[in-house]
Amino acid sequence: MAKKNFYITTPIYYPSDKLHIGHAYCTTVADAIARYRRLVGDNVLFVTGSDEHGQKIQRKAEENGLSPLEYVTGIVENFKLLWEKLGISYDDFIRTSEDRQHKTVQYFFQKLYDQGDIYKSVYEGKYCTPCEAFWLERQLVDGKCPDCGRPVEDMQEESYFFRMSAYADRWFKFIEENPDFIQPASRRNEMINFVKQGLEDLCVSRTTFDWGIPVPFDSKHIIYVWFDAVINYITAAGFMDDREKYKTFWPCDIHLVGKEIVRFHSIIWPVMLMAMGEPLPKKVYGHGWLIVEGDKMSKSKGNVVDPLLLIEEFGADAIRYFLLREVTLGQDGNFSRDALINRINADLANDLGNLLHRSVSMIERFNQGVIYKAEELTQFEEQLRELVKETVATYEQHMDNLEINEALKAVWALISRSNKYIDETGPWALAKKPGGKGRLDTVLYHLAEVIRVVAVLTSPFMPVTSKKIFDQLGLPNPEAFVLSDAQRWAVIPSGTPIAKGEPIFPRIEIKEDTVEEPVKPAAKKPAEQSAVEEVTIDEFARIELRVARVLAAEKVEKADKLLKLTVDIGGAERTIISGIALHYQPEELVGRDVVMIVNLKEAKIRGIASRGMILAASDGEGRLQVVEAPGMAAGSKVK
RNA sequence: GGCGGCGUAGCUCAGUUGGCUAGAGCAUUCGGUUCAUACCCGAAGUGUCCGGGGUUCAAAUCCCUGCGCCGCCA
Repeated sequence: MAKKNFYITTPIYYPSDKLHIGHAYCTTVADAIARYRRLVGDNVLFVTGSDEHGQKIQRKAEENGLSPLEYVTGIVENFKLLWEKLGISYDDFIRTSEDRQHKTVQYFFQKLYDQGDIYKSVYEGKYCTPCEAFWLERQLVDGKCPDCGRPVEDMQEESYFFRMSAYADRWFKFIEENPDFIQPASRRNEMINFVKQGLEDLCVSRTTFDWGIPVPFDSKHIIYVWFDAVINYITAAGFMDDREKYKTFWPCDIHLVGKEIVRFHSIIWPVMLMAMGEPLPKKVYGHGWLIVEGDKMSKSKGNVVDPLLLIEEFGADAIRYFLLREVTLGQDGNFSRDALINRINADLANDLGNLLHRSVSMIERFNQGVIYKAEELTQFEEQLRELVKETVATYEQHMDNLEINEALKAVWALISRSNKYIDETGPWALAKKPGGKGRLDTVLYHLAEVIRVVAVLTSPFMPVTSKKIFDQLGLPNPEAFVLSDAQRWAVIPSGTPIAKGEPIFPRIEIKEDTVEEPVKPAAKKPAEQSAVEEVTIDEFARIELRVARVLAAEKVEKADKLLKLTVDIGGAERTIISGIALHYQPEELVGRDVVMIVNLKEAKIRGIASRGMILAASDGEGRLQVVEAPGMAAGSKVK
């Protein structure tokens, strides 16, 4: 049978900042799907990348004294590092700054211009000079810039426009003929609703910055973000430079995207392709967001979770498992440290890890470390084998429907059944029983086989773990895991020596309250801020926060981290000790208006009475910044 | 404001076209087991299915309404 070709993409991420757990989630899902398709035997192209152009990047690069490309390259290296640590098996990493992308975008632009789908006109809007940003009337807040709140002025800019309006009917027709194009269905309905209000032409060029792809025939115009970004998907498929590859992989099977960009992928991008006469992707899947401790993740809330730290602490496979098992694709999912540890302990350590460990232990102890094939069957073996068959079938069905967490559920039901099987058959009793050898071998063989099947099935989700399992079972690691191995039974040759190892997932012991560090109140890593108890507004009100002006600051002798501050809290002076000396020189604090807890119980630090504590934000990676309220009168209440 | 969705056990959620005694996992309690990572197996639960009306022999499920939360509206 000819191999099926399968092309899946993640969004290309914007390298203005570090990637957070949400990006890791999306890419992990894509990776799991890509690995599953390879497991099934498909010929897979899995592409991720970076969306490097735009004004924001240009400005950040300038701030750092770098060229945009230099600036962005450093960040992209970090992207790749994260993907490596997370075990992402991408086939291609496309950067929009690459030549192949420039060529493709300009080709698109030129062709659409030549056929009249792109035209030059005037973009009218409100312009915020400090932000260098255009806004539409309806985006303004009280008539002012929604970003900075400053006044805006009328502005006109010559721009190129893409004639989207001409394609609404064709888009509807396409959606009707391809009801599964946008998933989940709720997103589809939103998009239909959106287009029903009519499609406007889209502004696709800007003249306010130059870090980007120029309009081929009008170089003072830069092709604007979405237009130049989405084209990456077709560039990476070889549209310009490898027609053979293009024919193989385009149209794309799945664009996996966050729900916030479904519109660009399910309306603008298909319409662009229609205009170009190219085939449309088969599916746009909008996944949900990760909610952190009940809150949307955002920089301003300071609850951004760094996936690299998590990987270091728990291992990539555990993180991958959590994301894939806990979250239903298409819905928002909850991320919390407690839930993560709970999953690791319950599912990975207790169920799977312990199943493997107790099985190889018994093979070692009762059978001198050798797996023997035997067939003294009872109803228990029959039931177990029956469930194996069912599990592989349900697994396939769920994976084909992108119900990854359901597929995992099915595998874990099998793991559970296997633990029960041990109880039912009692190998330790068989080992003592005269004449029990045949039964014992049978049971241990069935255990080894089930675990082998489990390792194959979980390989798209936990590739490193699958290999570890094979190692411990004494099986050679295959070049690539294949699903047909899970569909076959009795693969392990009789006489296979196992190689028992350490438990593959150690239990995570939850530490009781970490020791208080009065000097470094804000030094907890964001990832450790889980399990925070809720407080009422009244409880919060007991903490009196005030603006304090720093009058004097000096280092505390024989202490690297401590500063002694004298502050004015509105008519009264206080002396406090603060553990911020590594981050601030004493003199740069003087005159600042900081936020302070004034009713903190007095503490003696290095012999000095400290009455109060100033607030500081820290990210667990060594950065720290005191919380300020510049210009507020000393003593102002903060709440 | 317009359109759409959601509200089920302490927690996270499943409940297909109305037909159960309303379920699963985790957490909790109790019992068993000793191969195993205080693990595994078994048992026990607990529910105004958001509130109030209505349709029906029958409503978590359909209709109306109130409350709360969420999404989309370039």
